[in-house]
Amino acid sequence: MASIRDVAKAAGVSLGTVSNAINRPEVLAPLTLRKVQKVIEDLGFVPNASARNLRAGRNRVIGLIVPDISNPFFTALSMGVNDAAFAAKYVVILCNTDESTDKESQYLEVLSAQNVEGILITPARETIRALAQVAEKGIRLALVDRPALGLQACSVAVNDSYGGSLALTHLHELGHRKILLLTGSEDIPQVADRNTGIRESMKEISANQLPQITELRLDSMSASNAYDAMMKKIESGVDFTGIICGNDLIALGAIRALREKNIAVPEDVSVIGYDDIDFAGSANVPLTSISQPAYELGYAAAELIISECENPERHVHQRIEFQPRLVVRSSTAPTKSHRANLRIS
Amino acid sequence: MASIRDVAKAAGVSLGTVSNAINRPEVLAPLTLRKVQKVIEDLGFVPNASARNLRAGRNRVIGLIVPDISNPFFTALSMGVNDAAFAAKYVVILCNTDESTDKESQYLEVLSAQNVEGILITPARETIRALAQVAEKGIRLALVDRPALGLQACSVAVNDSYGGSLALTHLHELGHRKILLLTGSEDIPQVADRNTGIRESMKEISANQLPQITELRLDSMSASNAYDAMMKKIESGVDFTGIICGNDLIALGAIRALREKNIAVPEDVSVIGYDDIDFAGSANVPLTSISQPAYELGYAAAELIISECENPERHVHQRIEFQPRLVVRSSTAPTKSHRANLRIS
DNA sequence: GATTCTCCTTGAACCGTTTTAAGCAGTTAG
DNA sequence: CTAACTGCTTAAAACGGTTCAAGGAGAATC
Repeated sequence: MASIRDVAKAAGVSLGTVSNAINRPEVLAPLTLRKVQKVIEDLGFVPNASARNLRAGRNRVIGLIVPDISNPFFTALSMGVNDAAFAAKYVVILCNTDESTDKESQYLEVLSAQNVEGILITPARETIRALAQVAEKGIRLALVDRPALGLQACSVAVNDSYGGSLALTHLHELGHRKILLLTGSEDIPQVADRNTGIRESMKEISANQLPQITELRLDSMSASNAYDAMMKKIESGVDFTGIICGNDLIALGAIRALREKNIAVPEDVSVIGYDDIDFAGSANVPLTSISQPAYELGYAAAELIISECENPERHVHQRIEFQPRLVVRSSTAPTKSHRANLRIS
Repeated sequence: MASIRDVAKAAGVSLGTVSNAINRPEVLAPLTLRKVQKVIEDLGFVPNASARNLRAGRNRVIGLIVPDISNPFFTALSMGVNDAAFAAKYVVILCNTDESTDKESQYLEVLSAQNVEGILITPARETIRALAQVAEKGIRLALVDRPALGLQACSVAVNDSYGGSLALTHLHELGHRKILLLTGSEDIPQVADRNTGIRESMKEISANQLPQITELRLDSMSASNAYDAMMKKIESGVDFTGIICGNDLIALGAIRALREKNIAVPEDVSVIGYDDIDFAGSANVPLTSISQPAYELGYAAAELIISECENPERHVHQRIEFQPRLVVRSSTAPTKSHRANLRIS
């Protein structure tokens, strides 16, 4: 592979001139510039990124650490990150932790050894300590899909508590008073926050209308897991008219179980998902869901960290919060008694 | 950030000794080794990857270029790549081209500027030329989900032609004689190969049983697009009893359209998908599909390129071909006349 | 004609590692 | 007692760029 020295020799100029031709073409005499560029072209010269980074302390690489890339939400998020990075001529190293904090800290180490300029992370748990350590080493951090509470860093998040509240309020307004909460472990911050939102909005409801909530925790938030759990639940009795699901995959799994047991959705039971993944609208029963701007989340986060890299001294940490949005489709409907009430009034 | 010099000074040894402590601990006196390791620990020293790479010519980074990471097939594939890389202490830069050959060649350039040790790519089209250019620059290449025809490189692929043949044979054996092919552009090599496989297996069928095939090309292989196309198709008449879809998302979209028009799946029309994505089994009508080992594909490809990086001189290019597998679920069934025939015989 | 200014170009230092030949102190062999 | 060897450690030379102070050649000013 050709080095900058080869180019200099072939063009009959000095090292520095070639470097200038690449990085600050405006300081060169047009003639020299063209001469050097031609040689670069002819030799197919590509500057060595390591050497460049070593000297300049920059390498246009950022890291992205997510708990589960196969979850469409994170896939969309990562596309946002990728696109923003691409636009700024950055490149992203994708790290998937399978929700393991072990892998998370290993990746954190690998990324810091790689000297990435910044790290975007959706922590699997509230592991502020490990993050603080990384931040101390001088690596720029930004949190995605989590607020940077107690951390000196940028963050881009969705108001999860509000999302939970949206879901509950929707079902409540449709007359549902017995609600099943089909969700993941409370260890997952997003899950915990949504539950908080649900509890909060319960306080706004007058006592005689207060819904009764049953919780069912899944250890993995997948469709098949939700299907199994739901089948069991139904067999032990259907004491609910509405289900709030931790994500859309859970909702789809639950709906399949319901249909198999001849429980109609939404006539007998309403189901609301979370995330509004691409496929939600094309499902057999188009899914009512809480939409999160996953792509925008990723895009904004990447822009934030890149701007910090480009302009460290002028940068001030920001917290961006997106609002989730209720998307009503066909999987939720008023309860029978509610419809009757409406007819009377 | 601490450098190797700081460590050397603090430990009272020379630069080289610290380097040896990191890379060849066995050459040091145990006492010295422990002393240096302690200082490294205390200072939280992490070797600078750029400097290391500059000197050693290696950086433990590989690139992965895929046409559409939001397609669950490629998500699974990329997880395989990531896991294999992680196991070998490599790191992967993920590039998503949105099926654009433009973006593809831009990413190729970026990756070569980043000096990655190898590139894993699923070319969007048959762009052997651009790839050959990259290979000439001395960057190791491997093709994923495509055979490396005419290219000096490793490849890991699935026998797409056989996959197409599996789908057709399955429907044919169930008695289907009028088949709709609902697929993407023939520009996509995988699509073209599967169609070839379908044509090939037609030759094996005796003339009086020869199915009649109608093709319907979608410009985007998404569920919603398939739904729209299918609605239109149904309105202009249902002259088929079986549908072979380009992927599972298309199949799900098609099934939704069919159900909406009160055409029962699989009683009236059988539908077969492709890819066997995670969700295929949990769909409302569990999908018959052609399963491709996406994760394994990625894992094998990463292992291949990493072994080439670790041992360039001893490496010989390989072509690995996985075989697709028919997974029969509930979306396909014998035609009515076929069932009648079976009853007679 | 000397001085200052501009505009380009150059040479050298430096970034943080790895690697290699050379050095040094003890040991063993002759 | 010298020579060869062993086992560690060290100093210095890369690796391929960026950057910056300094230099040189013309043009403009006095």
